[in-house]
Amino acid sequence: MNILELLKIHGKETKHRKGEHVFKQGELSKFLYFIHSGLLKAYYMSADGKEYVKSFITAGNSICSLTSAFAGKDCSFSLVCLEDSSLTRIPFSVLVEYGDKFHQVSRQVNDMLLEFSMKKEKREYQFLCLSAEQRYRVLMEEQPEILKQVTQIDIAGYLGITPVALSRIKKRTTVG
Amino acid sequence: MNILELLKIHGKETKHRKGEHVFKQGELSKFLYFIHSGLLKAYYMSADGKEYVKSFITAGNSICSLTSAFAGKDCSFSLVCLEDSSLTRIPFSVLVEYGDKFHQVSRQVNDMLLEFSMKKEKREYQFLCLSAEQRYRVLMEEQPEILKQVTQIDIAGYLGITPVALSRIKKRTTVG
DNA sequence: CTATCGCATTAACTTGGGTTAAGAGTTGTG
DNA sequence: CACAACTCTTAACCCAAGTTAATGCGATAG
Repeated sequence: MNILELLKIHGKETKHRKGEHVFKQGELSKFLYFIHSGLLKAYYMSADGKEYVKSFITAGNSICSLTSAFAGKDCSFSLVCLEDSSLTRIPFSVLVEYGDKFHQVSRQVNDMLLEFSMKKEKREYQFLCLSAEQRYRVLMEEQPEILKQVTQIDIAGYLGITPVALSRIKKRTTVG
Repeated sequence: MNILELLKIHGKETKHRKGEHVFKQGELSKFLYFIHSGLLKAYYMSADGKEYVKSFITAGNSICSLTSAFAGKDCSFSLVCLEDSSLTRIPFSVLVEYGDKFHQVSRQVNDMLLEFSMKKEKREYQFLCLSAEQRYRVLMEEQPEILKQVTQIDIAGYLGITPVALSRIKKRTTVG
């Protein structure tokens, strides 16, 4: 038994149009989502209505709200489709349950968590050690496709700055 | 078999004086460290000699360099003792090996990774959505002991600002 | 075709943080 | 004790980014 087989048995495929939410901040969502196609945005919304982009999720990747799926609390962020998208979701509890019975499932969950942890650590590093301009350069090098698919509003939200500041950075970096 | 027992068999206890490094950026360190007593600092050093504090590690917690222990690369950060400290280290490979044989070990590793992931996600949130001043307030509320034990230089390094900026924030928040 | 809406750019002004440097405690050590 | 090393604060100045607002440019709807 492995995760691929679990997905066939317990997974449910869903399709979403551009603009649709998969889940919203404040709700519960005890699923792990695998993205087959499309593009999604995970984002926080502050009390005063400002949006902060946690991550973009592309085909081949997965996402879940750990605080909801694992810790049982409300989702701290929302997940919305920036393009028409196709996903398969599986209850987190199924992974836990089968993880107890089958080594390989447990091992695969472990690997996913390790990958996830390293990704988060990398982003932490970028916020801690790099300037907004440096973060933009890294994004340009590592995920140039994202820059083409997404508005500057969302890119700015991902970098932790305003669209105005991003426009200035672009001007600086292309001219300079 | 569980991690506590594994620590008794394969763990090695070490004591370190204030100022000593447990491992340094650029080295390999394929261990997971459990802190019994003391206080440690994980930090990045940039090419131009600037220090950025990744985290403070207190008694009862654990730390490892995922990129070194799991991915086999060099450590991207250093680990140094801010106080005399006592740790137990265990090779990451032992956890992997026994994780394959014993469910409970695998489950415990899973739980540790989940805790770690949620911690990182929280820090990501703070950098993305909060100002330096707000991050300082959160630190004051959630880990007031740290503020007493650590220099402002390190606090500032943890918040992603300079000691001068931290001093200004303190003035603003105590007067205002 | 035109009106509207959302996106990107630019300007003007404000603000928070970086940089440098000086001065006032503290701590530690010979 | 005296000196050195370090920490913290404060001031002065600079720059990056936030804010607000105006403009131009598609795309889409009517």
